[in-house]
Amino acid sequence: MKSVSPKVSDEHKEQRRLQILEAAERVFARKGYEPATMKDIVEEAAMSRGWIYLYYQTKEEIFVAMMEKLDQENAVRIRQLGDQTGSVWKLLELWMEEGKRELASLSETVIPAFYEFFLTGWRNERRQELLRLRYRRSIRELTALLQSGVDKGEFRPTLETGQIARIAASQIDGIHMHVLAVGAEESAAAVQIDALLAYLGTLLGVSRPASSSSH
Amino acid sequence: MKSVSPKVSDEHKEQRRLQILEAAERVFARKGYEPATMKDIVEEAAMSRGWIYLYYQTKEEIFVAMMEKLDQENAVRIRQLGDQTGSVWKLLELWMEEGKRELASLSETVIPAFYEFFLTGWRNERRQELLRLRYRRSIRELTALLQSGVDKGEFRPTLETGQIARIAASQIDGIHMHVLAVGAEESAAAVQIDALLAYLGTLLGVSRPASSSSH
DNA sequence: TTGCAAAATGAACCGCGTGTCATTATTATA
DNA sequence: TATAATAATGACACGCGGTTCATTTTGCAA
Repeated sequence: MKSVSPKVSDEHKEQRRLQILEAAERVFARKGYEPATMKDIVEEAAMSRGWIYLYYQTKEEIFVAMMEKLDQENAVRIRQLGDQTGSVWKLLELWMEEGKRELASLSETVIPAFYEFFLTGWRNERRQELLRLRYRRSIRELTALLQSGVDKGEFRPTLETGQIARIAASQIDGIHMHVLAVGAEESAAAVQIDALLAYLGTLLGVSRPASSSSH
Repeated sequence: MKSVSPKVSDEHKEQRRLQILEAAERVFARKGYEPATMKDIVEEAAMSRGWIYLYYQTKEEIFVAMMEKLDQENAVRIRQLGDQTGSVWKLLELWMEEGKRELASLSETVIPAFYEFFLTGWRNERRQELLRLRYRRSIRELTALLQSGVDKGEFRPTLETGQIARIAASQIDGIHMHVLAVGAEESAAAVQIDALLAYLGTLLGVSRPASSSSH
């Protein structure tokens, strides 16, 4: 007794999930994590109240799924950026430039919701585990990138590459926080990123003078 | 027709407020901002449900009052620290050392609640104003401190002191965030603070070699 | 001791978000 | 066209935190 009627069940199911995650991204970007409700997401996705529970049980589940999706997309983008240049230092310059460009619209992305999600949830067992995983992955990837520069002879670091990665990561998160707090202008975020790049140049001991980032 | 009965109204009123704020500090340190409820605070303060509204209307009001109280206490402590030494650089060293010592217990203080309060509330008009005021004040004070070192001839900065203050502030907030995320060990927070001190030494162009912070 | 106003209480109400479930709509097959 | 399984709906009940307010308790003065 196979189904007597259903025409869609396989690809459509995935389609639905995508629909939910895309709606969720818009909602979380607009309202942040805590203030967003299942109702908001349901309405944004043009679904009905109960239907969404067939796919995701809680807001948290949706958020985590959305994060994974965005992480994958991000990984692709980073790899493309890496393909544009053979020099690790040049890649860092490009990355920082991109970071500066994104500052202005930071508050309209899901990034604030990310910070909110973890900062309000670090007492929660599940989230702490997730947070630790994400931290380790990002530090591992950044360390690997820096180390590849060392191996290629581009850098002569004065500090372990893992430490340098940690410093860069915390500085960037701090700058982001201050941008959210008072805006990119008042926090002088662009200047801070330029300073960070110069600082990284020192810590890494870049062999050749950094190409000026004028463009 | 003066009161026919009240024996306490003036100092006791202030006493009550203190009682509430101290209870609130314990609650916010234990649970963070959002998860804490008026009920928690009322119970911690050994008051009854409705009574607290005679003093504070909302949780937010209590939190802000508590912040102001802690800020005042903090200002006193910083001034004391400044009195211990005539050198601005030495003061920075002491401050960083103190910061390192506080890392271990960071998650048991109200500091996480501070971050939470602002990170979840930066879309709110009132909080944004408060946040901007606090940001400006802290940057102003730190800039003034650094500038006093310049004026005394201790420093020959390569960057505006205001910029250096902003960099230090965002780096410290970033380190704090990562400590809350994965702990002081995994984020190598102590090493990061040492590196920040050295970085500040470079940016400020300290005239004499920094005294090693061994003690 | 009595009266009265202020202090203090906590039951009850309100608004809101969540999650369920009885009901309705859709669609492919017989 | 009939029918049955599945897709989809949205009204409703529940829990929770915030807030109010009628009531009780307290303590001083008359």
